[in-house]
Amino acid sequence: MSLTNHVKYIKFMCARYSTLPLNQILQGDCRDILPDLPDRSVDLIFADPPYNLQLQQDLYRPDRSRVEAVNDAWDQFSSFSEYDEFSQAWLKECRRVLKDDGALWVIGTYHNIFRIGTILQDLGFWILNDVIWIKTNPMPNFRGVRFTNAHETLIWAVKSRDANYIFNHHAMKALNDDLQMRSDWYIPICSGPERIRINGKKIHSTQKPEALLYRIILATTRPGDVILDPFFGTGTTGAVAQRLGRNWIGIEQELQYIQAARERIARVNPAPADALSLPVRSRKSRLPFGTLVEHHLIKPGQILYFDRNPDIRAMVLSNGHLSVDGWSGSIHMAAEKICGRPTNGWERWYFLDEHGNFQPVAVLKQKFLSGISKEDDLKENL
Amino acid sequence: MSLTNHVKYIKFMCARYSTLPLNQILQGDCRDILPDLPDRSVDLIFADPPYNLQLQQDLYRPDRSRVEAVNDAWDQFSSFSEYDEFSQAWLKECRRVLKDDGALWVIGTYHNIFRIGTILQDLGFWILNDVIWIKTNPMPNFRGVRFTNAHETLIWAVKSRDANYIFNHHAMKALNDDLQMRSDWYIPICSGPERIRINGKKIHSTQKPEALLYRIILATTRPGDVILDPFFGTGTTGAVAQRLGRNWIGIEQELQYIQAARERIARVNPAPADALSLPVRSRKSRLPFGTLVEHHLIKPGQILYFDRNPDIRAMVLSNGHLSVDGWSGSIHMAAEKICGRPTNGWERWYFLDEHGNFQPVAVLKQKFLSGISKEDDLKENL
DNA sequence: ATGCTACATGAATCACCCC
DNA sequence: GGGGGTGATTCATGTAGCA
Repeated sequence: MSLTNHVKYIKFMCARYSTLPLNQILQGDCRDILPDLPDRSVDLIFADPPYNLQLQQDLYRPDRSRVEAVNDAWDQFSSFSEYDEFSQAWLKECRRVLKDDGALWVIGTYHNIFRIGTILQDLGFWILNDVIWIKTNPMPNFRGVRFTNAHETLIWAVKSRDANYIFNHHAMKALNDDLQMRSDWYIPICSGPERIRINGKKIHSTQKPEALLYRIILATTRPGDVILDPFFGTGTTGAVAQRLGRNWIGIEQELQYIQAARERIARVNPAPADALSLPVRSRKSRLPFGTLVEHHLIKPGQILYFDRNPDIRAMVLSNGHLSVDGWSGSIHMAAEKICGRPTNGWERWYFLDEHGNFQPVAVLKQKFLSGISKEDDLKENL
Repeated sequence: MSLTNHVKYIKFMCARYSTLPLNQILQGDCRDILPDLPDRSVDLIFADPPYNLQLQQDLYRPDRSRVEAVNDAWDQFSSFSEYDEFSQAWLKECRRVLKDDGALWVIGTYHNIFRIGTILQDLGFWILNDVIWIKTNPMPNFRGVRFTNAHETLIWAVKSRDANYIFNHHAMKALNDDLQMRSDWYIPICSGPERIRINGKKIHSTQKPEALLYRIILATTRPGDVILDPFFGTGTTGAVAQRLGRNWIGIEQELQYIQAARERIARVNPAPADALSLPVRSRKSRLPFGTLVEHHLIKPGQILYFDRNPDIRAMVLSNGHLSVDGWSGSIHMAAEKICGRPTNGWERWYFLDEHGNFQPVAVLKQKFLSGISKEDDLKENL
């Protein structure tokens, strides 16, 4: 299919059927291509826009070799206001294309990230974190006139303050040896076999490491989600999305990058599904306290003690409420009434077991839930 | 001298003789006080302005204790544009007061730093570095809904691109074990005896650590220079300046902070300071197992064998946990589950290499750590 | 003195479903 | 759309108390 026909096909599919050109690279300036994508259609956007580096002259190392600079045509802007206009244009379209609960990541350096952050806030985006990619092996400052610029900044934002965004907290915690993941990420720059080269010469001046995208995608998407990258380059986003069982859409101007990206992604094998479906803590395992009463795990009239304190008592009513000094309500409300703020009643109310030991009522919930799963097992085995 | 007379004296000295009120705290809003200082008169400005945090509700730790919020009157702004106006006002005056070869540091978080950076650039400042203060002991994200906000951002800027600014490269290199100082700084938050308290209660909600100012002042001033802090607070800038033999000028509104700062600075001996006496931590070298998964050294879905036993298997999940018979957890927990006591998972779990031989996963860790320190990476890549 | 445990706390934009 | 009910969630460090 010719390029022109390809573009026509994409536009046709999107406009007519509101379907998305999944797992494809669309050629062109993202300011021209984004308008063809439907409203509220993608789950995540990762953007690595031009940094507006404003390098003035060649830079030489102490051994007098020349540093290959980022002076591609796509990184030339004549002024801040021109850069701002450009940024507003693509960010506005990203906002339209993003689902209301979707999220946006943008990466940059001090040359451009302050302008990006300000524009994001002015467009109504709500910043969740700024994350620092700390390079374990940055290029030193050869002339010794500044601090080694050893990091880049990522902004993670959603469309509004009340967006119900995805954050796979437990996956992040697991990835970090069971400690909460922080806003400082230690990742080497892209080099070695991962760096795409032709005849030993790197074809993209700012190729991002796959490890960076791995963490972003694992943290803020689910398998099957659609990830859009409006500055696709050599397709790091697509390669990692493919590996993690996510769908992707890339937008890129340069044919050379597109070809390299297509070859690269074609070589990626997705991970097996059972390695991707992570044990997500279910939010829907809610069990009303009254169910325990119905199933005789706790009896109407039984006495519960707050925080193992034998003097703070409540009586279980037949409807599953607790009665405290004439007042009655749920285990949570009763606990809140005593400690003065919202709290989890399952962990605050204790009963005396057959040995005379205090046990939180949560153990009864556990007992009940495991009993149910045994029943299910029984049914399945029949 | 009464307060009014004191202000009159300052204005008189500045206006008439162009002398500076050195080593003094001027009381008032810096937007009112700065205009009294002469043009091009100070060498360095350090500013820790309000962050515009916009906290909405109380926050509780999992142990149900309440987090003391930053809800001081000085951090209340009704909108971004009001915050921008405020920032433009004081930054514009700072630009006027700063010598042409002087420098400016501003600290902030994602709530405000993008706006500050944009305004700086729009006023003509030239950014030299953004520096990341990485907190070794930040407050966690108690609800597990974002990444731990473990850093703050500093911007180091000069008045124009051709300013002949101070950077004590060799002092910085010496301070960093003879390695070039990078843009990521590892410094604990201000606590313990350094934190100023009255009756055990901190008097300023956002007191900065002296180690941070120590590095800034050592890097970008000379002895005898004049350092201005328009948001002086409890005087960290003054205390460190005094210790390092620099002159300082503080501007602060709150009388309580001023009094604490005066007492604090009076206790400082301007002795030759010992850099190593400051609690500056080096970067951690801990490597989570998940990092190897992120870097594709081990793949989701891959099978590991316990103690080379082909019958005791685990599958690597995409989050870096191991899955064993439906259970999942870290390599260490998985190993403990099997052998019954705490153990080092790195040495107990084996994979099959390309020759079909068992190799402990520790060899991958070694491979990763040696790979990122390769010299050619340093030289070849931006 | 030393070691151990318990407790306090820090610039934090900190939930979500269902009626 | 608002309000009430249910329940998920933390790390490093300094200090106090006690054996």
